[in-house]
Amino acid sequence: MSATPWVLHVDLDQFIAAVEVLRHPELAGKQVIVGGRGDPTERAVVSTASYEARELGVGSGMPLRIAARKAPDAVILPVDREAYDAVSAEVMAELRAQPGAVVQALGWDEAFVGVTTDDPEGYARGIQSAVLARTALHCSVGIGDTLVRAKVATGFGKPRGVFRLTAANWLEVMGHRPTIELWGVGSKISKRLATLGIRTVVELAAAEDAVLAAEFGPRMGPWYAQLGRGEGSAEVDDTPYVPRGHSRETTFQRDLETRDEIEDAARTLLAQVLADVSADARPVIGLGLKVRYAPFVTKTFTRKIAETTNVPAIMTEAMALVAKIEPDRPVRLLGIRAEMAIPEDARDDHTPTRGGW
DNA sequence: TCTGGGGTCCTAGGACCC
DNA sequence: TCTGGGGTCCTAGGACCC
Repeated sequence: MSATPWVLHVDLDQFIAAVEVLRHPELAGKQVIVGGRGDPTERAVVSTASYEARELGVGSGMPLRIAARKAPDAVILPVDREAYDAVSAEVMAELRAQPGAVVQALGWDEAFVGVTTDDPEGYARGIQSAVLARTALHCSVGIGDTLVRAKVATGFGKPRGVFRLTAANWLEVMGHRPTIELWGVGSKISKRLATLGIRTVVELAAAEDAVLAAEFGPRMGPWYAQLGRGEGSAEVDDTPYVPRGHSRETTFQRDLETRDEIEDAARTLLAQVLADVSADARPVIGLGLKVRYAPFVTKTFTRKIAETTNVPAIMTEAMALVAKIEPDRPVRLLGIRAEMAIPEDARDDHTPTRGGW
């Protein structure tokens, strides 16, 4: 038996809720909801609900006030990013300490691990016990011969399990399932695929590139066919993450009505964004503004600017975007984004990605 | 009492140039 | 008169992920 390269995908089980239970052991087994500032009368959504709360129909993304109505006895906690950051760093450090591991973090609670071994299941079990010993958290591990297969495999391992998905069993396991179960296919794309008569993974796998390209464009079309086959990159990339930009957005508890209020809010957001940008020590090359007028109309404006680190200059450009906001229309959400110059050697090419890899 | 906040990349269409 | 063809850049918006 010779050693083979494998992609492992490690996913912490119920990460946010699990961290909160570690800090508050008395919450174990109770209905726990984490979201916003922990105040169900505010405009906010659920980040995570414990299994006990999920049984009452509470799920992530749900408005907090509706969640509180469904689970009136639940403990509602505020989101504590710093706490999750700290635990996440411990998890990632433990993964990097595994023998031969190449680690690519995908967020707080997920990572790809590349490793060459003749026993990927044994290696995966080793990861699980090492993470548990260091952080008292459980995780599931997907094993694959591509990134996509490893990522999808994890779902079959949850909770606390290991599952292997390769070219040998991909269609057997995934072929009959709806396309929305693929990583990178959401509700909109799955519906558009259905109008082409493509409803299952095996149908997508057999679809012609030309048909998909006509519907989704020259890059996304063929990429979806690849997804259907579970194919694509098998390379775990551990080069340091270089952010393309920083943004801040806020939903106001009371809609903003006046020009002054809106401009003040924009200046505050921009100052926060520029603090993040300056921490990266890179110039700004573009700005974006997102505005949601009550209740559901969202507009975006973007503006390319001459590369600069000059704060007053950036402020002037940002205010030119703010001027596009329609007057006399209540503003419920405001977001500001700064695009940063990317170092030449950090510029990657192609492989459409969806938030992370 | 309707909808967080932080990201990534792709596409279409218009402006502009030769 | 009537309106080519190719290319790049920019903006607005869409879709998805954690």
